[in-house]
This record gives sequence, structure tokens and C-alpha cells, in this order.
Amino acid sequence: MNMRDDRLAIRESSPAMSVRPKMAVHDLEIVSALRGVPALQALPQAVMTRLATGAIRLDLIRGESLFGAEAHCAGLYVVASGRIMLSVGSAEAGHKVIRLAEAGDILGLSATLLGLDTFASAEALVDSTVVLLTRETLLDRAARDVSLALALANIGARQSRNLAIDLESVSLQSGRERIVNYLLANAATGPAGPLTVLLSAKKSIIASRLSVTPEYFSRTLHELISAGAIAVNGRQIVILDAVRLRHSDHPA
Amino acid sequence: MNMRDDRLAIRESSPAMSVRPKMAVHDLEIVSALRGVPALQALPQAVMTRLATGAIRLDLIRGESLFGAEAHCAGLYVVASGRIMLSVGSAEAGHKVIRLAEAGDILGLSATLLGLDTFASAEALVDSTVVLLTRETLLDRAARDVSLALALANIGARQSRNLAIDLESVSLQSGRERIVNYLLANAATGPAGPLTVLLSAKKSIIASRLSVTPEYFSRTLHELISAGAIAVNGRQIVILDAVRLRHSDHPA
DNA sequence: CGAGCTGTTGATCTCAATCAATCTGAGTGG
DNA sequence: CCACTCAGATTGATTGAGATCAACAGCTCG
Repeated sequence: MNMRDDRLAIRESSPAMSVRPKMAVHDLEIVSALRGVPALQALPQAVMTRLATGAIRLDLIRGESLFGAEAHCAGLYVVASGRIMLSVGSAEAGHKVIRLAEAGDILGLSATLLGLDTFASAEALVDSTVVLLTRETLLDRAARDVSLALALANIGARQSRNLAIDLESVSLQSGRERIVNYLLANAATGPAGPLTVLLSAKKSIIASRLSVTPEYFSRTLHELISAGAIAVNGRQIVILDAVRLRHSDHPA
Repeated sequence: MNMRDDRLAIRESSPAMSVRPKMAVHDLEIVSALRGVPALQALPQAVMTRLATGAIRLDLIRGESLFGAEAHCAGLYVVASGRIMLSVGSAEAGHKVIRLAEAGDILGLSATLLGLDTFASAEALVDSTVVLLTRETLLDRAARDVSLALALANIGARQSRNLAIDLESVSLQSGRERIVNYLLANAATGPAGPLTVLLSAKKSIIASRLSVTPEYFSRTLHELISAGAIAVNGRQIVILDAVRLRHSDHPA
């Protein structure tokens, strides 16, 4: 059973068609990645298998770019593991992180469905694996299976809603409120007991995600520390007083 | 042929099932409204007809609310005519206009597909007609017709992209740039000859759409007038010097 | 003709960006 | 094992775009 060759990185440049003979294992990996997508979980096994056939696995190293902005989009990317940063903007206008995609998230949906160039650029923040469903494959399978087509619609709807939520927070909340809400929304009770947030990327990236500068993010965290609401240790933030934190959305 | 009763307003409260006997005419109107949606244009006639069956026509008067925020969403609303303002926010936090929907636009997609409450609220800015495809009808028809399911995915993708564009402009551009870009993007050469923008709503609403205050919008327009780039007469804005306007994105 | 919106203008304020030094700490090579 | 580096984070000083508050002007429509 040593077909472990399949686990080797297949870069974008190599279409991965060479592994066809060992497809069984290959496809199992792909299918399990696809099952990680909430919207695809309910798909019939047959549809899933057909979708996996022709899918391409890509392994990215930290810092590697998956696609640039205004670039041709090969198809739909399903994040199998790792973390991909989606950001918009240009060198002149600056950049803004619009999403941090993790396992089960999907990239390139609108470009793929609309047949347009990508709008954001995507870069791996840590070593990551993504599954590429080429536009042709995807449209072919979706045309055959209503359940898949509907799943795509659902993913689009979900993404729309999330973007609308972001747009609302940027427009209607202060930077401080966004930071506080982010902490509250991402807090989880870890094994250690206390309510904790583990930042999923460096602070400057989280700051951009929240539409504030790194400086302002830092200052605000330290104000929250002074207020006794949180404690910060690197990327780990412990919420000491959730009530106080919730009411810290106006300066001291 | 005087079945003009059909043209009477059918409010949300009356499910309109009473007009069933005259469906032929009713459905023709519905179909023509649906054909106004770019993503639905290519649908086979049969699918279109099936979709129209069970659709409900709603006539709204100026100022009337189609749905509120955090409300149950009856289904997909297709704007047949008029203009609907979609906005997010609350009384306390303020409001922000996220879209001005006109004929061919679609509202309530994400709420309908995800089975969630509405996120934004919708209000008619002028007397408007919309077609309601109830969630049940829509899901039923989409489950039967792949082309419809794919069309829904396309609409979702389009909305995502537009929201991402908005998010980018709010994050990366100055208020002045957004205003200038809005004027340039909405300029059309009218019959009168010169490049003209006709604001589709009162200035305060356009201002909110652009994420600036009415005061700032007004001031900026007047600065652009002083610069000789535009002339303003009520809701009509004539672009006198597109080149100068394009370069007016930094203060005088 | 006055009541009520919508828009304009003026004065002031403030949040958060920007600019500019440090500081810290995880690698890295010697 | 330690000095060096260099990116990331912090801290301080300053600035400014745009919001806010307030007053007023025009128009429209009863």
C-alpha cells in the first residue's frame, strides 16, 4: 500500500494528470477535503466522487501566492488545510485583507462563475493545501447535478452575507468597536479554562482585516489591558472580563 | 379584454392567489419582469413559465417598506420597476445604504437561500413593482431546473463581487475619491449632448451609499464646482471637464 | 404663507492615520 | 553560546480627513 508518492506536492505548473493511475487514493483525499466544506457536506456520494475526478491538489508553502489580483482564475479553490489570506487593493492604494480562509472555505467563486478575472489576491499564510476544481470541471458537474449547483448558490449567498456584515461594521462602527467585537466573536474556552482568542495571523494582518492600522490595533489592545479587560501574550489574548470588554467600546 | 383588475396593487398581506383564474395575463407580466434580470435572460422559456407560476406581484408606493432588517424573508424579490433602497444598520448605530436596486435587480437572495432572516431592510424610494418568488416556489423550481440553480449562483456571485468592490472603496479610497469615481462611473451622454449624471435618489441617500455624510457630499460637490469640473442643478450633475474631475481626487 | 423637508454653509472637534523612533524576540550564522 | 539581524510590535508626537453640531436658505405643497 505504499502509494505515498501521492502526498508529494503538486504545484500549479504540473496539471497532476500524471497521477491518474493511482486515482483511488488521490480522490479519497480530495473527497475528504470537499466534505470539509459545510455547503457540500450534504451532497450525494456519487456527485462528490464525480466532482473529485479531475480535481487538482495544490500544496503551497508559507508566503506562496495562490493567485494575484486581476488575474485569470483557473477555477474554484477549496481550502483543505492551512490558511489563505484574501486581500484587495494595489501597491499604490494599499492593501486590505478581506478574508482569512481556512479548511472548508472556498476561494474564487465569483471569478469562476462569472468568468471574470480575480478581484482579490490570495496568499498562503502558512503551508497550505487547496483543491482546485477547474472552471470547466465545475460547470460541467454543476450542469449535471442540481444539488451541486444549489450548493454553489448557497456558498455565494453565504459570502455575500459575510461581506455585507463587514461593510456594515466598517461603515457603522468605530475601530474600537470592531476590535472589541472581533475579540468577543472569536473567543473560545480553551482547555486552560479561561475565555481565549488565538489570533490566526500576525497582528498587522488582523488589523487590516478589521480595517485599522497596526498602530491603532496595538494601542487599543493596550488600552483594553489597562482597563483590565484582557491580557495579551503574543498572539494569545485572554479575556479577563467579558462584561467590561463589551462595554469598552468607547475610549477610557 | 378588460381584466385590468390585475393591475391593482396586491399587498404582501394578500397572497394574491385569488387571481389564479386570470393567470395567463398575470404570468405574462411576471415573465417579462423576470426577463429583465440579466442572469435569468438565458433561461429556457419552459423554466421561466414554471417560475412565473406561483410568483406574486407586489406594488409598493413611495416610502413603503418591503421588508425590515432581521425580519423573516418571504423569498426572492425581483424588482420589476421603480427603485428600492437596501440599507443596513439600526436606529442607534445609524443607517448605511448598501444598494439602490432598480428593474432587473434582485433582493433577499442570501436570506432566502440560507433560510435566515434578512440582514438589510428594503424600502421603495418611488412607486415600485416587485415580483416575489417565495422560498418554497424558488427552491422547488431550482431543484427541478439546473439552469435556474446556476442562475441563482451567478446572481450570488455578482452580488459578492459588488460588495467586495464596495468594501475595497470604503477601505482604500478617500471620501473624495469615492465621490469622484461615482460621478465618472455613472456619467452618461444624455440627449442634450454633455456628459451628465442624474442622481437616482436624494443627495443624502447617495451620500450614504458612498459612505460619507450629506454635509461632506455637499461640500465636495461645491469644491468640484469651484474647480470647474462639474455643474450641479438639483439632482442633475453635468461633467464639464472629465479630465480635471478625474484628477480632483485630492483636495484643492 | 408657514410648515417641513432637503440641502448648504460655517465652526469645531475627534478618531484614527501618519510619521518617526525604539523595542522585542525569533532565527541565523560564526 | 552569543552577537547580529530583521521583521514585527510598540510607543510617542503630530496631523488631518471627515464627522458633528448648529444655523440658515430654498423649495414645495398644503
